[in-house]
Amino acid sequence: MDNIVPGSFQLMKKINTGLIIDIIRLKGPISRAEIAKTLNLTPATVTNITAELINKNIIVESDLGQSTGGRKPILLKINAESYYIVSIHIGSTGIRTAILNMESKILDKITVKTRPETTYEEAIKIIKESVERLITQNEKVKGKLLGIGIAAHGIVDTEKGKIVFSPNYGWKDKDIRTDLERMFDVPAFLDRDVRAMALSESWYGAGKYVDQFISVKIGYGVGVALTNNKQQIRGYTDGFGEFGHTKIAFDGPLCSCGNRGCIETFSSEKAVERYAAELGIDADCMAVHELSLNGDERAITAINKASEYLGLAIANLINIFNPRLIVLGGDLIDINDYYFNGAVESAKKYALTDLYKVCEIKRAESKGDAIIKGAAVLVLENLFDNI
Amino acid sequence: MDNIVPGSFQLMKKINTGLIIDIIRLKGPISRAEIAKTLNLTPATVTNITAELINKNIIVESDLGQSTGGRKPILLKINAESYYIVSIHIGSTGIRTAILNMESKILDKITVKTRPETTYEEAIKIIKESVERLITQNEKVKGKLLGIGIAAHGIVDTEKGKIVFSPNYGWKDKDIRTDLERMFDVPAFLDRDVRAMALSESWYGAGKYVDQFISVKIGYGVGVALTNNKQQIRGYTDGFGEFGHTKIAFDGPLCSCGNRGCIETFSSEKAVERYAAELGIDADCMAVHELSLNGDERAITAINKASEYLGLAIANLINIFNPRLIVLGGDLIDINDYYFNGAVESAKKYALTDLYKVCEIKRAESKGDAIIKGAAVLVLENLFDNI
DNA sequence: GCTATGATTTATTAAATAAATTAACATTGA
DNA sequence: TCAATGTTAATTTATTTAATAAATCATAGC
Repeated sequence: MDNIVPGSFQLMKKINTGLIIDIIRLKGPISRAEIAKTLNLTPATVTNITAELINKNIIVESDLGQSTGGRKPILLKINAESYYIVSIHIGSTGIRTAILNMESKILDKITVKTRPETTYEEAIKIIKESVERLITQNEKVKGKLLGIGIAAHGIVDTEKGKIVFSPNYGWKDKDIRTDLERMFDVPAFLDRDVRAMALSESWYGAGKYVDQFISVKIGYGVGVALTNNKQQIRGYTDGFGEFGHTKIAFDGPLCSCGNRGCIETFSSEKAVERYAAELGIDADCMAVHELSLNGDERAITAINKASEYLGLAIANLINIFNPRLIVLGGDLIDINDYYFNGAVESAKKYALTDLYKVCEIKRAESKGDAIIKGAAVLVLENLFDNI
Repeated sequence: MDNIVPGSFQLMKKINTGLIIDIIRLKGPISRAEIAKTLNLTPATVTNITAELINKNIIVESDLGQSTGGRKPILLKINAESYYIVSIHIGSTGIRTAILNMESKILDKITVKTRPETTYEEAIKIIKESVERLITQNEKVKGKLLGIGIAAHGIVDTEKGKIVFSPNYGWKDKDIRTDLERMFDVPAFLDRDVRAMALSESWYGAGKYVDQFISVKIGYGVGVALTNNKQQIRGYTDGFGEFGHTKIAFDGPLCSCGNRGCIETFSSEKAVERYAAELGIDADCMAVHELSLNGDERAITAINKASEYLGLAIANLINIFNPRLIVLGGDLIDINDYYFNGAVESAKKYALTDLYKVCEIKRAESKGDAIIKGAAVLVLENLFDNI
């Protein structure tokens, strides 16, 4: 309840500027007249605000639109190449680094595999080399770097920009924001992977025109995000979404959290590997996926089993949140139909009918790139919020 | 994404008016100068807005405060007796009707028992007679009725003001808002019981100074509400919070929803009755409660068992939402310590430690009156939103 | 009397709306 | 074919709203 922002002229302008940027992002190229109509603003106000945005290089005038019996509309769009963003995804099996433009289009990217033993210092070195190579390979980026967006799995402290705990590598309390800001001399922003995914869907994917939706990221863990009016719901200590540790059984395999019955142990990629192992397949998740594609019955059974539980977990989300949309993301979900379809079917079975039938369940639109694009949005969000 | 409200002078004023009313509600009696300081508004703005509110009879000048070396501050407070509100709670075992003032203080109330066979028409008759008696008994209310707030269990359509489905009575699609508006010729507002409870806590209880909190109402069913910046999160079709039908087991007793494993079947008052029956006690929940107070071991065991599962369910909420506060309400929670304490203990056991330790779990402050007070807030909210 | 605090008044300012104006077209009819 | 007319888009100018800033009035303590 601190930081009270009362109504003021600045707030008024900020609201309208935000709305105008949003509509240009979502529906651009678009004319000033149409902006005015859809936002219930006067043409004069739109002219004034767009003039400032053009001045600040955020948007540009592009082509002329079709006339419908009068002057041709001048279409406005985001100035995609005014600045560039470096985006980093620290996943459990690799670090992906990319350069994106202002529309979060990926210009170039590098993926480096990691091992569970990879230290934080090694990871920083990987990032440094990747970014330097990307900048060298893309001349036009030089001197036009707007900022760095970082998405990491595990627990992060968004405000302080620290990785609190990274389960796959065992890193604790790493001040990655400061490290990268010093390295590249631009502002950096950190959030957890599932929230980056949610942001990407909210800005560019299925969540574009939806007030409220749920994102679920299934990897070795299972995390969720709730996006409400383009805002992430964060909880009290930034810990919203530890869905993988909610219980769907009174016993079960021991979870990393020390308890039993966690969703994570029944339905994650880790669970797929366990089920496969029980059936005699000693392989990682991607290998099980390959086998399932080749018709290996044991692999299919393992994946189906995990997807059944995942569906039950999704049903729980539907019953709690009554969402209009659930977006699923993660390596296996992205590419394996047994897993995705199985989960959807199972969700139908366990959710309340009235709530299930109004809820769309989709894959993340940009699939493997969703998180990297979302990390870029972390930077854009900050820019657009502070105009 | 319709109904876009751009920044405008009206919005600016509405924001500030809302902030000022809120602060007078929360911290009143309070002087204009202090309002200005806490809200970062200029004294002149506060003078202007408070003048209008005084003019509209929403607030009044009360006593003079202590001087700290200058002119004595004129304290402002809500005009508690300017209007009155009728509040109705349709619970599973009775209908409670009350008259409240503008501070949601209950002036008078009537409770009428119901049976599962009670028809909607009978219920409306009960309400009619109760309200008429309340008005007769409280002369000053005459002609000063602001509106009617209705809280009902089951599924409601807030926008249309309809009871969609009332599981305990079997009512379907009853247009209670229209019925009551015609009967008393004032506006009526409907919401589900747990949201009324959440509103009450948000305005007058533990949620007063908290940005975000969870409310859980345990009766024959289990519902939750998420309050975010004084706003209820409603989901897509107003169905947020069907927590009682989330699964915590792969089997279990058949639930009213047609599935097995629902929280409701393990931890609600209905579950307490079932566990008691299994131990040879054939009694309703309140009777089991009485027995437990008299030291009946079987009753205590039954309650403890339900509370253990309830705690697991609460742990799931903690893991998902990372709340700062969870408010528990419902007949048995209100009065039975085995149930409440057992649930808190069990939540500690099953929740992630980092998230549990920042979360307070409390009983609803106004206990049995929480819902009736919250129903009044439905009316107040509408008034304060439309000044 | 002086100084500090609370509340109000008056003047100013920011940023919206309203209305008029300019720009650039399409349509129509002689 | 092209001038007249009507439309739509964008901008300019005047006005309005509701904020802030600064001065003033009202009380108080010392």
